[in-house]
Amino acid sequence: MTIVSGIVGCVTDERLQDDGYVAYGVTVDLVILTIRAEQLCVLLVRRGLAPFAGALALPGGFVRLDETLVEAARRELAEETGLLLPEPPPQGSAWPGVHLEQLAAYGAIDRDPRARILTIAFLALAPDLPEPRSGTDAAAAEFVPVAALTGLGGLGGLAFDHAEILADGLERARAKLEYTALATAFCPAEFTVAELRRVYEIVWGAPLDARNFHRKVTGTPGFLEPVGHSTARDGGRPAALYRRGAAEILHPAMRRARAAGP
Amino acid sequence: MTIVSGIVGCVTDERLQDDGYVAYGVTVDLVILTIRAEQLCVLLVRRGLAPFAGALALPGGFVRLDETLVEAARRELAEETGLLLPEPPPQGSAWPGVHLEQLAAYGAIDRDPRARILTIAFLALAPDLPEPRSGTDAAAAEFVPVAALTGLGGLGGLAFDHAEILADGLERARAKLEYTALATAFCPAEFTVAELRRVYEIVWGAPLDARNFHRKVTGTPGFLEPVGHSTARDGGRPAALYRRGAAEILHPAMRRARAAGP
DNA sequence: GCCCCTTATCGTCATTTCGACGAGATCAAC
DNA sequence: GTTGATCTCGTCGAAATGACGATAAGGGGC
Repeated sequence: MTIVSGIVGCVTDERLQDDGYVAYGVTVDLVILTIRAEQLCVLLVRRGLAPFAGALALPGGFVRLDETLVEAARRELAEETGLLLPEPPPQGSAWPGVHLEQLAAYGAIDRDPRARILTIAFLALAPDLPEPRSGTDAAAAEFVPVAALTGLGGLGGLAFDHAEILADGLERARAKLEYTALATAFCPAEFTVAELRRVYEIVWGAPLDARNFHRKVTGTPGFLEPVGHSTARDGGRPAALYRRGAAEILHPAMRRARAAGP
Repeated sequence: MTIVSGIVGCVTDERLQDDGYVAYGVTVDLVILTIRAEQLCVLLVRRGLAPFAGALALPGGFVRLDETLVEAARRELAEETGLLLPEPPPQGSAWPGVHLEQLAAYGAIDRDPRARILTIAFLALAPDLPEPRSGTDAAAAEFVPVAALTGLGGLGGLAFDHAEILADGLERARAKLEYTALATAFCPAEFTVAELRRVYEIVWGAPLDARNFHRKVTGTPGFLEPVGHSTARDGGRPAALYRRGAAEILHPAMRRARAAGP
């Protein structure tokens, strides 16, 4: 049992000893979702260092002593995607265009073979981003279609417990589309109703009726704000452009298709 | 900058130095809610040690190296309430009668004046429990009506950032009553529809129509399973007894009164 | 210009759910 | 038996949903 010499932890209060204080490493890991080429994609890095060298993993890194968890997540997001987010708003979850929220903490004993390391996972939703630039500790970062991972029967092949984290992040995103206006985080500043509907269809993996969807989103006050007009991006009749409204939650909720309907 | 001598952390991999590894203290804190005497109550301890000696705080403690986060939360729950929970089921969130789930991680830099300490908060919902026994590090533990705390304008007076954690836990509990069958966690094994309705009314702080509530819960398949009959616990016509059903989520959701309805 | 194809938007209609409430059922207490 | 409480079943209109028809408004080929 040795303490690594480069440790930076600062513990000056001897009373901590009495409480059973032990030291942990703490990281943040990010589930960064976006939609590219009609597919839900997650940003993954190929690890250059052991453990799991060569395997795909969620981007992340250690939390510094002078930053909070959200700040660490924001820094990692910037490092991996080049996205420079403005100062965090009071509630820490509503940047224009990009959504960032805490997902959960993961603390299985052997989740990292090196030491007892805890990770706080964050979920980020973003519109189509420029090609990610290689981060410092990541050999390469790329957006991978989620379908290409789940096809192998349960997200196998990811480093650490990142398969579980990714599964939780996907479920959180899918669930939140139901009762929040979060789907707009996948869209650019101005978008059409059809583009928003494609977001739902891609994330949920099920088709939605265009007429009922249009009625729902335009009929919910505060969800969408009309702007001007759009060129026919898809060849048909031009569609009205909207900007995301002030509403954060949807009442009543949008409903995805039930598994076994009565 | 000194390292506390009693540290137990085990870090043997020198590669960690290159990644910016720093050591944190990690605790779990519990928001344990129950209903006593028609009031929503939270278990609080009065701290005997500095910092915040004498102040009220959520029960919690450091996570040991040989236990996961959920196990630490389960141990603290047992220490503070005397509740001995059976082995955790696969999903870790459905003990008979008691509900335990992770709430969030809190990592503000100065949340603990002694050192950089991270806490993972858990939310526990339980039926009326026996008087809590004094834990090891807690001078005294007692159930405090939530209304008595919020009356002072925002949960003031709790140690650390426990006011924020408690507020998040309350909001989580209130929200989850809407779309899950979680309210039964506040009830004993067998209960009447009216007792379940009282749970909703107490947690949400608003009255519900008894007829519509009855139609809703008995009409949702899998929510309740009938048993036999009950004595009139409340003086009126005897009510049928139910046991919690297999359904975990409610579709459509129960709805609490909106703030400003259209 | 004109037909055809594509997509957007509006409307219709039966079904389900919700909120508000009436009314009978069944106990204890007096 | 009457009163008073609570449980439980029903009714009715408003709102939301799901399925789908119908029209509006562009582009492309000829």
